[in-house]
Amino acid sequence: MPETTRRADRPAPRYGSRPTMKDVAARAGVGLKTVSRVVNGEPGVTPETERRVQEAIEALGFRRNDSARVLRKGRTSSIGLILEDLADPFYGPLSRAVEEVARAHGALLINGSSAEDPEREQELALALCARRVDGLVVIPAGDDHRYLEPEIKAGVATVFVDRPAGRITADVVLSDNFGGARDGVAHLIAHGHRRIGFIGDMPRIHTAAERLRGYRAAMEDAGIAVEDSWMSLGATDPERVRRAAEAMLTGPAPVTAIFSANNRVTVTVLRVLAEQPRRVALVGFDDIELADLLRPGITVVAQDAAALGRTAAERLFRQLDGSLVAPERIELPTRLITRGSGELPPEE
Amino acid sequence: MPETTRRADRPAPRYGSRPTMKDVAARAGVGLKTVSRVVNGEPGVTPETERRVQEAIEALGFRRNDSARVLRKGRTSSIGLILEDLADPFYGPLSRAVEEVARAHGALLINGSSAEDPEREQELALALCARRVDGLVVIPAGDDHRYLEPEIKAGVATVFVDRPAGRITADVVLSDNFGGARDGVAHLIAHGHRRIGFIGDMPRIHTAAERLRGYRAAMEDAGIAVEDSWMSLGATDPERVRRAAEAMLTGPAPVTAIFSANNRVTVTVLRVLAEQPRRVALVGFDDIELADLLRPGITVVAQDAAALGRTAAERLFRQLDGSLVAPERIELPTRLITRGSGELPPEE
DNA sequence: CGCGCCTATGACAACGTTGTCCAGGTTCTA
DNA sequence: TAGAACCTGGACAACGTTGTCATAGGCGCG
Repeated sequence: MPETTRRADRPAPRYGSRPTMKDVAARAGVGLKTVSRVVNGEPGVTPETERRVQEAIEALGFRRNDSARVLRKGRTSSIGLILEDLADPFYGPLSRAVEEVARAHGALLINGSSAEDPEREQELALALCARRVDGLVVIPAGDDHRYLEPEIKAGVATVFVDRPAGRITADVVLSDNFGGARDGVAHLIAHGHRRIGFIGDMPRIHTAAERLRGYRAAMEDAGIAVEDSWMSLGATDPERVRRAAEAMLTGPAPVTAIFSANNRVTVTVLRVLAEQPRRVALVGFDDIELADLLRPGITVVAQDAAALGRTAAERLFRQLDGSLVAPERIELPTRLITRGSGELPPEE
Repeated sequence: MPETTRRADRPAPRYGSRPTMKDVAARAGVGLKTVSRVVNGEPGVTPETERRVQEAIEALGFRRNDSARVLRKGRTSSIGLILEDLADPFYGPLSRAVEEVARAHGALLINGSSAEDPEREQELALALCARRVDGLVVIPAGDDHRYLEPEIKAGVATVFVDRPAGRITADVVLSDNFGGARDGVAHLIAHGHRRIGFIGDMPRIHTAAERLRGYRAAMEDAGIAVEDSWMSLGATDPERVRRAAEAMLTGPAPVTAIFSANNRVTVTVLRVLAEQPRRVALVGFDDIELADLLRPGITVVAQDAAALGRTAAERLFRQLDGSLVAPERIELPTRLITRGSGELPPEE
């Protein structure tokens, strides 16, 4: 067995190199395929042979090279998640939920933050496709996803979350943004408010547009004519939100209540309201940690980020099972949680 | 050119298959390597040839298979991050910071949550190594990382964050948990407190142990004998923390101040304190969103999660550059932010 | 006792890419 | 004008794994 001997007598692998199945096979004095069988738990290996192989694996510190495996098998057992910003408390739980589902299916999760930049979203998505992720969960930043068409055709499972896909048909899991916002605003109206402000994100973002639509619907249902100065749509950086809030709280007919259309906006609005002499009612979209400990507690329209992620991921894996056919649009309900700030009466 | 013709006349690839460089080459009527050159922007291709290749790529929807590339090149341009729970607001920014650094180096980030389970941490780490990530940023759950030795030897760059590695030497980036806790507790003492409670995580977690050590040091510096009933160490689920807090707030000599040793604990302690008739001072480790809006504002010892992540990731890539030799232990300072809750006087 | 079948094992090709090396053609120089 | 230097492009092997198929024993049965 000169081949085996030569191999076994080799100097230790240099720093940076790794043993392969071939090395293990040589050391154990068996064939390459037998090692593969042991590593993959395939049947047809004598316990004695298996022991020898295991020993060699142990001794060499062998670890299967999944790149080669992927190349051969075509499946990577990994999925990609593209979201806006992992540092946003809304996306942490969502990401975690996706990860849990992936884990249950033996897959790893690759995260990417688009920073709300459509180009970066596309770049990320295509990079993930080049890695041959089995599927993609996308919280879209852009509104044109035709660039994904070849990928989807090639078999990359795709689910959009939080916002719908643009210009392609695909599975989508959303919160009921319209209904939630409408209920939240209606709640303010029910407590006597008529001059209600709306501060939201850029209208090109689907959730922002839907929530605005909900606001308008609630106002219309109550027969209230909305004034332009009550609405502010744009970036949600603290400076802009602060200016917007201050503007609608002053002037000839200031608002008596504000509907803030996402968690980042709510936080800034809270800071502004804390400085105001009069009590202004507030309902926020998205729940916020500690919202119950503030005085008054913050009334919110809560969406279940984890459920969004879980639902999307499960759907993704059902696509991969092949047990799914037509793309669907799933809408998860929101929940109004009253804690005080939304029940304050109007105060001039 | 019969070969080219045969290829080009093929039926459209079936669903799930993908064009390869070979297909592109056939369609463009050039050699395989020429396509590779175009795809990688290598020199030595006529503009005219390049145009033809680009056209074929476009027409076929070709995307390079990175698995094959990785197999050939040995580098995956991806790094792994293992943390405890992505849904924890402390880890979101940390993960995001790591991602930004990775992105700057053209690498993708694969996240995994260990759920504070050492086995799961190991399982994840080894799975990532099997994928041949170039490096690993680990927030350890376990205290024995010898399982990583072969990987590190094989060239996987490794940096530990937030908690040190166990039983191996490796780069570590930490917050000054000891100093931060000591300062926080000293702050309470400076405001007249002597019976100060400490509620922290399981002492097997390094940060928890260090913060406890800081508490003890501050108390000893002030000549205060600590009573066992003032300290609670264990899981940080709300139920346990609540019981612990309630216990130290009642009895013959209740504490007049509490030092809560992480963000999760702080949140629960706040809820308990809100129900108490008397004012109890509080300093928390970790900053908390909205801490400034509560009345009183919450005084905290803040650590910079993003800086931790950034520092660790930068160090990782310097390992990969080869510009690093000896493992180092880096400690980042914490910052005491006074907002009111830590400045309350003792109240019997 | 011989035949066929079953089991354990190994040889070999293939996955899609990149690095090496060589061939053929063009341009410049002596 | 011949030869050298250069430039473009392609053939081929290799990366480490898995699927296919072949082979060599061992065993039961007629």
